[in-house]
Amino acid sequence: MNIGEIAKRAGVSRSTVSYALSGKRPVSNDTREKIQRVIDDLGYRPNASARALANGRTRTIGLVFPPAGDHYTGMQLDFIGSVVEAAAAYDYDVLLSPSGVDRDRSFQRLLGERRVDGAILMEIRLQDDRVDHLLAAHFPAVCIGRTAQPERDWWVGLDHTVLAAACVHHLADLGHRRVAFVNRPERLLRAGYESAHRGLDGFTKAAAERGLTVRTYTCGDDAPSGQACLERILHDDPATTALVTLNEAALGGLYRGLAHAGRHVPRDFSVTGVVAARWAETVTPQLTAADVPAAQMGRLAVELLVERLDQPDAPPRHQLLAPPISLRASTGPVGTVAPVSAGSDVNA
Amino acid sequence: MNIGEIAKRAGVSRSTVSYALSGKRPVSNDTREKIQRVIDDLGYRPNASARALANGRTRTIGLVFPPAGDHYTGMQLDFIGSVVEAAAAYDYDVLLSPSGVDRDRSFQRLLGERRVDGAILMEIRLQDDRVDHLLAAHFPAVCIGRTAQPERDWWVGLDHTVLAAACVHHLADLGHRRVAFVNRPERLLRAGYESAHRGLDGFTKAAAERGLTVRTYTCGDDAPSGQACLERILHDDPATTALVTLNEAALGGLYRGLAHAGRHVPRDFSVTGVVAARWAETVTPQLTAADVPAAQMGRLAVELLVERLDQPDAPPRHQLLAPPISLRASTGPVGTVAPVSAGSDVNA
DNA sequence: CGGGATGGTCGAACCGGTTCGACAGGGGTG
DNA sequence: CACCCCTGTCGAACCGGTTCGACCATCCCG
Repeated sequence: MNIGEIAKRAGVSRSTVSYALSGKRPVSNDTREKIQRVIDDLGYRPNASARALANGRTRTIGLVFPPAGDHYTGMQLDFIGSVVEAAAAYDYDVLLSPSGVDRDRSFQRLLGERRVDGAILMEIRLQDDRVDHLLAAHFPAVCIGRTAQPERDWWVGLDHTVLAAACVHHLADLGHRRVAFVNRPERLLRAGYESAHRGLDGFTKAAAERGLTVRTYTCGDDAPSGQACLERILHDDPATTALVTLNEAALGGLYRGLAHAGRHVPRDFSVTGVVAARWAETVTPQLTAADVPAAQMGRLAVELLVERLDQPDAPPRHQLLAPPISLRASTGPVGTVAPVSAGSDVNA
Repeated sequence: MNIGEIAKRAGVSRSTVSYALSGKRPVSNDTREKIQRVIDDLGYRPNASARALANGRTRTIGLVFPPAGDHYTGMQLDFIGSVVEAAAAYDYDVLLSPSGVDRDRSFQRLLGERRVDGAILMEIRLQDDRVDHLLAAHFPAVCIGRTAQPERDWWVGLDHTVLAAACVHHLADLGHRRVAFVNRPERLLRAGYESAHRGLDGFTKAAAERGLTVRTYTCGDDAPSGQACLERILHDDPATTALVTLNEAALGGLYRGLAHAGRHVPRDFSVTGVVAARWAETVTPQLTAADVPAAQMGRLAVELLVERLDQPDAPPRHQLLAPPISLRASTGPVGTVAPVSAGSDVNA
């Protein structure tokens, strides 16, 4: 069922069918209706590859996955979902590209083979060769996150510096003096992940400003690592009374570590950080945190990309978000007495 | 940089370049090397749309998203990640299609416009018109989950009946007599979600077999709903001592509800269910559960689909998995005394 | 009433690959 | 030596759309 078939049955030429469909040239009512009837009868839909070949637009955007690869956090899930939905609203499909496995190969697929009109990158690093590469190739891309040269690029990002600082101030206001910072995994920090770096930065500076005693940690993206990390924290400085985490996936483990150590949240120990709302609400007590507006960010990224695709030479645009801290139940004033060493409510 | 350009610079015809690349006809070593040099110099990559148009294969598979839409569970994330990676290994891209928003439209995009060679469907319902539709169209598809007529289709699925029954037996063996079942949301059950139905079935039958007193509930896919659900459970029958859940996203809320009610897990109350390992490990105490092998299922689905694409007329194949229960820390023998009405460790 | 817009349609070229048939030349076989 | 087969290459057709230029009617305006 190709356009030629439709043309034949409607008794017109192929170009007339095309114009009837696209509206790029006038077509009389009679013929348009005749064509439409045939199309409806046969359930005809124009072939996407042929169309893409002819006009150079695939109406597909590439969503480039984390270079991390081994697994995904809940935040990433929210990004993916919102990007897909926003793209659908603009009549774009989304092609997933795992930049983790074999970056060059999948980039070649996306760009070299022209599978997509533009790309959205996740998990940006401060020095990100993927971004440099796309920039050099003048390929339309939007980052979720900022590189170290944010002016060059199109992006939507979270102000992790401000967010981490806000967490520090919140804790300092509650009287906490010894605070730990739980970052993403060592490997990602080394690789230059922007959220990990800027978050650490914001934390460190704000803590210095408030004269806090701090220790910073990296922690694997899973619950067992979180638990282990918490044990290290209390081992290194048992007088720690609060922590700030950027590590969503470790959150459950951190809580477990606290429970095992007999520290009650928030009575003996306060926890806060930067986490998507959905995950902040799954732990008990619910996490007081700067909620990552993942859905909004995905939508914004698509909007920027579509805008860029529509006018290829527009100057870079960006959007920096800094959501406020949502007060829930995991932080409180520092206790006046030293924390008890073990609660009654601990598992064996 | 198209194939004609390469041909010109290498001093051969376009078809020779094509054959040098595909190997479908012999090409002399000399010319092959000459061509390869030009290709390397120019960084040429064949255009995917043109190729797809010419040979009818897009080398893309569609991943059809839940009809549920409003948000995604962790299990789905694992499916997506593993499907993308497995597909990459077979040199396929993955196109995401939100069947939730406007099912017909996105199906038309995938199938009618020939954007993909085949599809993987998630969140199958017992009567699933998407599956019927694909079957009628002879479109190569593989389901993650089973319809009510599993013989017709290609699928990889979890034996929720057996899994739910295993949970019941596990609890019964520990002496529990009054058990609640926490299912996916009402809406999904009504829509005929297979996991919800077969899970409920397995639970009910096994409970009858063991002579247990049970109540079954549906519960929204989020923590607050889980908490509310647990309150209902204890309100309806305060003597309940255990629950089985299929609802991963509600898990955190169920735990919170228990904590608020002063029921200690697993001393006063046992919790088990069917949940992906990663999420079973984030709660404290860690959940004893039948671990959903999401990564393996995604990989298997891709393998089946690739097989089906390679030989279009093969008879349906399927794979039914029933992972064993992983013993962690959330279940235990039923207490000999009635549970205390409130603990000392509850938040205000 | 002549001439220039305007509306409506067609044929042909093009996008960038793949593939088929044809053919030239060399080597082996009867 | 005639024949055939195989290797290596080319030109042309094709996949299914879009778009440009040309053409013929009308219609409006001066």
